[in-house]
Amino acid sequence: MPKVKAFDNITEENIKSMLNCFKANTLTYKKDATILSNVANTTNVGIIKTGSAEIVRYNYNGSRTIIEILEEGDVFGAFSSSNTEDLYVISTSDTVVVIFDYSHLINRCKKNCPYHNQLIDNMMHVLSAKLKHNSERIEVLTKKTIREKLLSYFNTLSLKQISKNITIPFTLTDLADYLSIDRSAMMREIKNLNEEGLISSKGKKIHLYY
Amino acid sequence: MPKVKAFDNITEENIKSMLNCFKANTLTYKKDATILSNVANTTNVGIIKTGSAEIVRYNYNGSRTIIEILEEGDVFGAFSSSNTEDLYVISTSDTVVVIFDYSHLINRCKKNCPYHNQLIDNMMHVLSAKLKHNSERIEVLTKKTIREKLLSYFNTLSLKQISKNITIPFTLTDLADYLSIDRSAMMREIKNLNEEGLISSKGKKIHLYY
DNA sequence: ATTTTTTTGTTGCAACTGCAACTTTAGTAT
DNA sequence: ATACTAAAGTTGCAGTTGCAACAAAAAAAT
Repeated sequence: MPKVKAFDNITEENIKSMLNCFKANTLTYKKDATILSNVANTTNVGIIKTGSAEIVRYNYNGSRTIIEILEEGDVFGAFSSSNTEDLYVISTSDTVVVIFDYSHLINRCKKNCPYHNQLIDNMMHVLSAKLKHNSERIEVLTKKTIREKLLSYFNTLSLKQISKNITIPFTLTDLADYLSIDRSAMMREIKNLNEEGLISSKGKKIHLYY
Repeated sequence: MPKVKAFDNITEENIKSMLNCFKANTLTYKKDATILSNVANTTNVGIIKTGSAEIVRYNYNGSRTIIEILEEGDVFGAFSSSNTEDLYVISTSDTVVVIFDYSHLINRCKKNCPYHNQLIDNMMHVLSAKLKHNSERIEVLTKKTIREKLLSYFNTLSLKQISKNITIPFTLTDLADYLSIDRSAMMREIKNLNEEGLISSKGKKIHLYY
């Protein structure tokens, strides 16, 4: 399945007309800005037009957990976040997002815009891709040990990057927050994996021998 | 958002005609049967018509992890599972499922059946609900300690059951598999929570004091 | 009603992990 | 080029967790 984005196969003109119909706002954020807070209670849907962001939880002890990573074309907000916890959407680069109320998406408008069908088809693809991604995430998170989490994550990356030589797509500090493990304990385990010859790594560059 | 199921607002007759068009099979399984294996590589989409099931991973050491719980109207397979690991869909009660290839869903058929639109709308809702559920799951799994996982899970249940008196919807053994923690360690922590007065529980019945 | 199987509840112990507190290296900014 | 800041890399230690091996209770099967 090729990666489908929310606005694929819809002309710029139709996108404009649709966003107008949706009363959507296009907003620009600098790196490290808060795009959305209190995600749990929002009825807003956001789409990343350009840039990237992450959904994070700030833990009471000052640490943070990366709940999800958002890239171009990804959807966030009412449509896909749980209602239980207070999460934030933070830009990780300069980012342009489109935000509108989710009701516009699920209630086909009276004018019955033809491109609305296309949007919903796209949205189904986007949500489906997101689900796959979340499933992968759950698979990794359900691994019991740090070692298993790392090997499982590396393996997923290896499949995506189609190589035994992989590059972690963010800092190792972020990786620990993403796998929800202590950074120093993670570094220790990476060291062990190197010493035992399962991988050979330097920083974010890792070669898998398994 | 009310819970929408795949076939909502489509007449029995149209469902039949659509399933015919999709070359779908309706299959019946007894409790504990394998509905689908090698989920990672399937192009099949399944919908639970009646009954329930779970997506599980059997770990090399003989233990298992519950990746996802499926109920009536839920969708599984190509549309929502990761491609990285070998998972199984196992019925947890007598279950009827409809299975067809995912291509039928994403390519609107030539006849342009009116109910196909409705199905896709429904599907978007189902996927969205699934995403929310997965997000909740990720939130719980990213908690670092058993205590936090339990309290977070209980809290989610409390919101769903709209009460401080909650009932775990499956066995405690399954709960441990679902939270991906050791059962005996979980029991120990439940005991601690009781002794410290945060909860008062007997088996699956739990009262929350927090 | 009795047997069999599953689930719940416990505990000791070894291994793993988180935390704290650093040093070193790499990357940015002035 | 230099100063500053963020990330990577280390280590000791205490607390948490997984594992193994049970006993007791509950549920299911005959």
